[in-house]
Amino acid sequence: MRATVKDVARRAGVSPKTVSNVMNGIIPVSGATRTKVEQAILELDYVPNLSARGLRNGRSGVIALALPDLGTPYSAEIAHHIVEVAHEQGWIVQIEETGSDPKRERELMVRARSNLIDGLILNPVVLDESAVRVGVALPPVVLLGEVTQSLADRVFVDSAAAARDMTLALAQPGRRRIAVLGTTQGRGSAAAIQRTQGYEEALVILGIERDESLLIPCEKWTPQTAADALTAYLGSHPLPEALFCFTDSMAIGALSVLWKRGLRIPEDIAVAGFDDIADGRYAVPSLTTVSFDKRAIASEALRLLTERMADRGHEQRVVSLHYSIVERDSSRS
Amino acid sequence: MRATVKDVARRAGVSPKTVSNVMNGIIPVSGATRTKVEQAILELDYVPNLSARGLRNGRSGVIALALPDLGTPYSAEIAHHIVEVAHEQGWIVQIEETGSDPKRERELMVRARSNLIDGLILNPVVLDESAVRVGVALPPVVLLGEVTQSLADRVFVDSAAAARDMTLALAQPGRRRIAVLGTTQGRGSAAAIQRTQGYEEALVILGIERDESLLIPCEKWTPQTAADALTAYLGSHPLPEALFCFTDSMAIGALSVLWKRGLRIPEDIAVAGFDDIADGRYAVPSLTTVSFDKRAIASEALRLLTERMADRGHEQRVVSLHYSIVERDSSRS
DNA sequence: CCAACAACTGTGAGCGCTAACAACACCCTT
DNA sequence: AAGGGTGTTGTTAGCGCTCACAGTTGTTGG
Repeated sequence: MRATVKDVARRAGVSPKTVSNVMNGIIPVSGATRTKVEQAILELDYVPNLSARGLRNGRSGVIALALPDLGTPYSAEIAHHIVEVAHEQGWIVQIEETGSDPKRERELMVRARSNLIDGLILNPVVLDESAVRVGVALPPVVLLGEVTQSLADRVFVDSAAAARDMTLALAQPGRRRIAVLGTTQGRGSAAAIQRTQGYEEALVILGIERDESLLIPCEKWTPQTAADALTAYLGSHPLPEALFCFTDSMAIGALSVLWKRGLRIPEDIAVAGFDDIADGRYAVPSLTTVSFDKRAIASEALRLLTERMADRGHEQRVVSLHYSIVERDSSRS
Repeated sequence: MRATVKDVARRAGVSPKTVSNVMNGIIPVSGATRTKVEQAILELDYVPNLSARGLRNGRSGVIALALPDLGTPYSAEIAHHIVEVAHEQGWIVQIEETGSDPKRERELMVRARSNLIDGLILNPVVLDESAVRVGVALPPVVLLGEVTQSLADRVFVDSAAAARDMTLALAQPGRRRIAVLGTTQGRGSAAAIQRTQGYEEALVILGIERDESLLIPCEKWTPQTAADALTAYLGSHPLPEALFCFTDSMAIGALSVLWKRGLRIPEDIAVAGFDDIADGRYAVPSLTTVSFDKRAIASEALRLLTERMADRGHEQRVVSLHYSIVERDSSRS
């Protein structure tokens, strides 16, 4: 049987509360007593039962992170940073994939209310359907990424502005036929909408007329779907001068297609992505992208979350992070 | 204040135990009572407190997954599948990065003993230093990947055999100067040792004399380090006919270097990787690799873990998974 | 009609921990 | 010498849940 506070207390000749005081270190304990207790803890190999502590304190020290798909490089990098930052601050991270399924977001909300997690960092996909709703008593939640409604604290990058700047950068050497890959039909993700919008803003600035045929739809943002969409597109359209993919993952799929067709990049067509995932740097050719500090996303998200946990009442907070256009070989002329 | 079993019981006009029976569904409850209780649960928006349940039951329904670095594509894919499979079976997954730091593996062991997690899936890196030791009372643990000692249940792919087969495949069209990228000096990871060994086995089979200068060391298996190592190597060595990288990530770094030097792949040099990560398919050119079923790894690991949790006493179990050599453009002549 | 049984529901206790409070020793002030 | 800190430790209680067991009903067969 595992040792409990009682056992430790008995062995150290003190009360259970004193053992607890030693463990938690808030209420002062004299040196001698502390030593005795620590000795007893070592001898009995005592480990506190966190379920019991959680029950008593109403807090578990665990936060949940929900991402659409952990397997994608972007999500993986975000998860990496969140886990790291959380660990530094003593939080344990529970992970959940929502697979863009609102049901699973809802499950998480329930779990948050079941005292198993103290807070939730959520990267929603389609928010209309999202479990995060006005009016419902939310656990402390921080949203990651582009979201149209303002339902909870939030950390994001101004996608529209970034897409605009990227389009402008691609147009720099006189390119005018700039295609985008990743637009969605109907109600798409907020990211798709904003990036499309930024692209269109840039066209206005550049005095280029909007050409519907340069919007290449791609609902799911994976290399596979991007490759398929681009292949289909090239079968029936002339080659654009530049291709702005709404994520690096899609750009990697696109590069693979273009290369197989023997096209030279960036001479025949410039390519850019969005997210600055690690692999983009080693793409062939290295990928021009919208870059931002993912570790900052993690630490800001955690900051907002802990502040929210400390004070449920305050105003909603929104943090916008800087981005930069990183030009690499895929667009450098 | 949140509703408790008591509140639900009062409202439904039954005892707390009956509510518990309805929730857990093991002890039969009559239809009428069940309906009343479910009604009350809905009305009060009752959510059970999992900390309390965990305290009472001694189990939390949470397992932990520990990986060296979540940000790498391989780890991310493994994590993805484990989270998915665990979710299907009703497990919650806590995630931890060990960053190859044995201290963090040890922390996890402690947490397992603190009743916060029921079991642990661990992908260790250097096991000599690992927290998993003989003699120590382990929580239910399943090890992922190559490991020399047999300390716990384990799921792995026979790296040595796979490396041997890959080397043989690369040698097929008469290539003889086959380099490997990723060997380590001194005590390296078990994976590095086994893959090197498999390569050397193949050389013996092929009747090719071992050439020390074809072993390109690279301690950390990332695209960056691989690119650096290969760049340095090519500065002072002639170009090999083939390059077998010990991971796909390294291969992607290597491809980037080779491409920048204007080398044609596979004509000038064939390249292969290991792990079959998603991006390898979209590498330029698409990457020949050792492939295996990562979802099977996940489900086997979970199976071993749940079996171990059910019966702590049984013999150690080891599951070896199939692999296959997938030839893509980077080696196809 | 009653015993015997099944099917269901209630009672009491306690999992391990820590908050609030009480108690005590000890020192310093007045 | 009494009063009032100050610092440390003990006592009591209960967080919300479910187990073991006891109790209650309904159902069947003799």
